Amino acid sequence: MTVTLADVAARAQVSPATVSRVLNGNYPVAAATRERVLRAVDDLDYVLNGPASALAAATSDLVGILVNDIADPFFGIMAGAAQSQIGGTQGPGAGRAGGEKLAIVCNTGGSPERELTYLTLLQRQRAAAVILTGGALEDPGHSAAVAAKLGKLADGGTRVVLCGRPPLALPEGGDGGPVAAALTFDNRGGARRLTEHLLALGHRTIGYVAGPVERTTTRHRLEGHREAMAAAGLGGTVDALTVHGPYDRRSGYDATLELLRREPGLTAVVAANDTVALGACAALRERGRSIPDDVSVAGFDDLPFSADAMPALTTVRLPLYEAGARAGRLAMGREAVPGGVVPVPAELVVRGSTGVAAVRG
Amino acid sequence: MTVTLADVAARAQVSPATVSRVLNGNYPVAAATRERVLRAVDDLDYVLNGPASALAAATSDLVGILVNDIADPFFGIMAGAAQSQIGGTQGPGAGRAGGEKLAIVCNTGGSPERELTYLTLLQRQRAAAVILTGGALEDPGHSAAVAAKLGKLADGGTRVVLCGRPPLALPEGGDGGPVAAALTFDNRGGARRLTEHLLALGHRTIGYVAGPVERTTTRHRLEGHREAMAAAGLGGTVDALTVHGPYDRRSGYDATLELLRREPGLTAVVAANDTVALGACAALRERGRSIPDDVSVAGFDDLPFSADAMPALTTVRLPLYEAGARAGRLAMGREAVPGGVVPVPAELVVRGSTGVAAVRG
DNA sequence: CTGTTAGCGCCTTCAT
DNA sequence: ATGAAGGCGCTAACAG
Repeated sequence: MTVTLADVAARAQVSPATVSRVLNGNYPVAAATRERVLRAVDDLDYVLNGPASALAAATSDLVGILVNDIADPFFGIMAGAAQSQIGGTQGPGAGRAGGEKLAIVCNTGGSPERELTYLTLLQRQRAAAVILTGGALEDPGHSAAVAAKLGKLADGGTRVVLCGRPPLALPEGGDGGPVAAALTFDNRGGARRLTEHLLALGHRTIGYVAGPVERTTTRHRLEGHREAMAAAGLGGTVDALTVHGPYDRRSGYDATLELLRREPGLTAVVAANDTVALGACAALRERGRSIPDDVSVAGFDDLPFSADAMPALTTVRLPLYEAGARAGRLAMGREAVPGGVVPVPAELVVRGSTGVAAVRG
Repeated sequence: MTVTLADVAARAQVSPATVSRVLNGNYPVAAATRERVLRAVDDLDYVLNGPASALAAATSDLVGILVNDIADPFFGIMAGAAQSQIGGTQGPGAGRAGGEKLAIVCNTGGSPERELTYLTLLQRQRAAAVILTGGALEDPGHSAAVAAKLGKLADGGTRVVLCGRPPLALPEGGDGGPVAAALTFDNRGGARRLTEHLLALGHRTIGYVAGPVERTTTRHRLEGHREAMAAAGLGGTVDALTVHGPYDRRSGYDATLELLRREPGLTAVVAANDTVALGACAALRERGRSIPDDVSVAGFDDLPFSADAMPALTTVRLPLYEAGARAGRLAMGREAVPGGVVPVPAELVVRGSTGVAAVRG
């Protein structure tokens, strides 16, 4: 029924082992023989049986990429970049080449259970590598579970790469632990510079729309903001002007309305990310505040649409594509990092949505 | 070294066959025995070997989702919705449940070669199902290659579902062919209604920023536009005011500048999708045209950010989430479609970016 | 450079 | 309801 390696071998008049060797390309085979085998493969329309191959070789060509929200370009950009370094790139003849890997992205939706489930599924598939993107939940129990899982994955030969997620807090204070490499975004520094920018423009009453609680990204960005405010002697006002919510437009809208209620004299709103910032803009406009004349607004990430908002969003640029691509290379073992940790810079991008603080009436 | 089924069997004092049966749950096992086995699984921290299982059973639990651009929310939303119906949803205990599938999204980047490569990789993995999302390339050679590949996948037991891609043109005029189900978006009808809306507002000189050539989505949307224009006796002007480009912001920007050059008296621009429309807005503003007073702009898809643009975008809403979820269910075989084809409606959404045509000076 | 020989870990009839 | 045994298709030592 389905054609196997043996069929190809028979047609090419060689042994199955030889066919395997030309297909995997990691062993010398005479050019003429290879030629014959390849022709037989084409004639028979043979397709390698992945599971059988994975079983025998005890490794598979799957690379998992975990994302919190696949509908969010923040993750889409990183995942796409990583995938570009991993699979489907070989051009003609691909599909049987040796280095060919299958990058698969798994959407956890931010749910800790699903994150663990996917990790198990990937472990079950004996994945060659796993890339975890974006912030992590800061629940001790879950962190421990993830760390344990990653440890097992690593033991099984799976390379683990973190992209935009802080290195694991290892209880036993060892080396990098199971993680081959971690790309850490400078969320704290970026957030600090962003708020400093606002302070320099004269803002003193600054609202902060934070991300979901107990997430590393949320905490780091908030800490950066707090640092800047504290340095300006405004540390005491932060808590009262901070509202938490998910990383979506709706959250920015709702939270901004709430901030306006708490402090009508607000002259600036800093959002957890660009999407949230857009929601904030909508709320402000609805309340008759013009941007940036009455209220300045800033986001984070510098997603593609941010430059197109009206006015264009002041934000902090994270090189998501570059980071994702690097993570992909790291996962493929095509690059190594001595220390294990790669800092990814965050750059302040000033655009039209922020301006000098309005004079308080 | 790594714990296997046999280890679990030994610890539970049963035969490997029994362990396999409780794990797969598709065979009666005494409650007490099952209990014992499950405990052994936990004690030993056993994880099923996916490849071995797939090899023996000749099926795998992988479901592939092909997308053209993972960084585009259009695809992210569909993929996320499909994935929500497929895997990682079982909650606690998941990871060994029977119905558990691993949804993996593969990013083709719109490249035909990569599309084929991924299809081969999926075939190699003996995927349980494959979902192809978004428009297809209209190259005869490639279409035939894809159709052939899908036929082989179907022969191998893989369920094939199309979401937002027209049903395959089958040369042999058979039934649905290898495709289990096809969700087809009403791109043509939606585009027609959109242009009719503009015509009703008095617009006569309408520029069209189309998507990449030779793509079904591009063609259908353009045809809908052309239909409406023709019905208004304006069919002759379409070609001269149509510019093609990729589905990104930059394309909308460049194409709009080009349209303005060709016809400075333009009163409306219809874009291939919302992202492109944003680029068109940027170009218009840069040229001093206000929206919608001088020029109306419309998009397509109704992505989340469209409601937040300034002014909010008039567009055509496609129920992407619902369609993706349905595709996921279809792929899981949890739902069947008699005819094989499911039409997905497209709804005109009028917002602030379109208004009555400016009086020509 | 190529063939031979064993498994890889699991599922699945067949018995019992 | 459970056990025994064969084989899924491929790879990886070893020989030669």
